[in-house]
Amino acid sequence: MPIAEPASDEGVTDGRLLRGQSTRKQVLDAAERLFAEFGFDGVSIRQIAQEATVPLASVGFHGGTKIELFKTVIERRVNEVSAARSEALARMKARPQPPTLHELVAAYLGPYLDCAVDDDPQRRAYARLVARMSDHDRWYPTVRDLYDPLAREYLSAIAEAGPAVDRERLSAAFVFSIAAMLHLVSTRRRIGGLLGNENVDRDPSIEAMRGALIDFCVGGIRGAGFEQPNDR
Amino acid sequence: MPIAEPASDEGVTDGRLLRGQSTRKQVLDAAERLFAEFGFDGVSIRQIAQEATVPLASVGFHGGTKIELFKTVIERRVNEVSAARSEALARMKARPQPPTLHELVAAYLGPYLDCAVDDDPQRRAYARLVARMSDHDRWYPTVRDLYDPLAREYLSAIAEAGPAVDRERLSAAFVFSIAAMLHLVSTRRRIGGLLGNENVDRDPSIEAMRGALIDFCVGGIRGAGFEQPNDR
DNA sequence: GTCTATATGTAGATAGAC
DNA sequence: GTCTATCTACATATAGAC
Repeated sequence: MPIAEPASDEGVTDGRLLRGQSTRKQVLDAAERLFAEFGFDGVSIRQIAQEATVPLASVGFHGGTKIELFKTVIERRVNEVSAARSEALARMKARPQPPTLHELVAAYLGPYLDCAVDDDPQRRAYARLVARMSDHDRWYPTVRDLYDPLAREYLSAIAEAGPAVDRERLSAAFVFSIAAMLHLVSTRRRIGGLLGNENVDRDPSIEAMRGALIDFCVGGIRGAGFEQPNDR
Repeated sequence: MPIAEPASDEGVTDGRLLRGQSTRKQVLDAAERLFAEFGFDGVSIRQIAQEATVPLASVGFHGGTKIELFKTVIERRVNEVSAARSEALARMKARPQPPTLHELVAAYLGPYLDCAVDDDPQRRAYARLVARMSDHDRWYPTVRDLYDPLAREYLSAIAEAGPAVDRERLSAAFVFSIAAMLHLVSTRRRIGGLLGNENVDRDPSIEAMRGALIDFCVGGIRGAGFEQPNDR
């Protein structure tokens, strides 16, 4: 099963390669949008071909099997988020003062939220796609390989900045924070729904909830320690 | 499309009705297990029939269309969780002392976590199924109808017991708490993975993480208010 | 209520002409 | 690199004999 690599630069600009690159991008973009909205099993390769306005066979040619296409879409942008997180962590570590818990949480959640509210709808689709796959054991091996190494670095930094607590509870609190972040990107409908806005279609925006999310996660990580009394 | 109702009591115990009830239960149980593990789009009616060891047509007869079957499975147990939550809230309200935030969070999360660790694997499957569908706008109308009315009552009680904060932030904090709860039931792999236990298959149990989850949510809801400084 | 048989459409994947 | 045509398997759903 031949999967097209990013067309090799043979010094050729004869239109074939250019068209190939363009088709490949159309396929990956369409897959990104559809997987984000309907999930892996909710999308057919035929739908992707139609969305990309390319023939069915082009999806297979540029994307390989369905599962290979999915992983390619996920991997394509991973560095856009990870680079921002990594640089922010490096900057904080290079300072004289150690980073605070609030700074660390904001630095980890921020780049992903930025992606989720980007002007480019294609990047927004990627954020929703990541949210959609992060809840299932099925995709954990992929999530682990792509996102866990950097998450471990943040966890270590949080352990120094956060409350005294055993490592497993802290890891859980960090994962709960990520779950809240992903949920916010997946859907805001319930936040409005619980307020009685069911008939209204205006859900709160991600941007409006960013501060609430970060404060929630910081408070939660603090709460996972033993600093505050468990009131009764 | 005829969907079998819970067999009417015509004073008959001639074996047909008994067998029908048994077949119906087998179909719903098999659907519950498979939907929980693979999601709505990841399961075929043929798989359900095979898992239930009934002929293909029996699934349609007892469950209707695929989507009707899914909703039936969801609705079947909703009261098992909601009744426990509702009774706990009523007990707290009947007391002289008002409930604390910690009590309210524990009372809301507890019955669902109990379901997720029940001795009956069928109830555990239900808990995972609920976790799996709660992240997607697609199923929000169903979630809203079944779970939001009681969640609103809890939100009101939390508003009285929790920090002074605008209602939308508080609703967000409660929804984040629910997201963390659902994530814990969906998967614990990442909690262990971030600790470097990747090669180990032993993830922390839900029961072991129950306290960490509740403390995280209580701290998070407090943090969503303005009680604690945002350190810098 | 049960179950075989089947109607009707779609799935993922690829061969082979251009 | 593109795209038509097609292979094989599987999907949902139901008719109709028992």
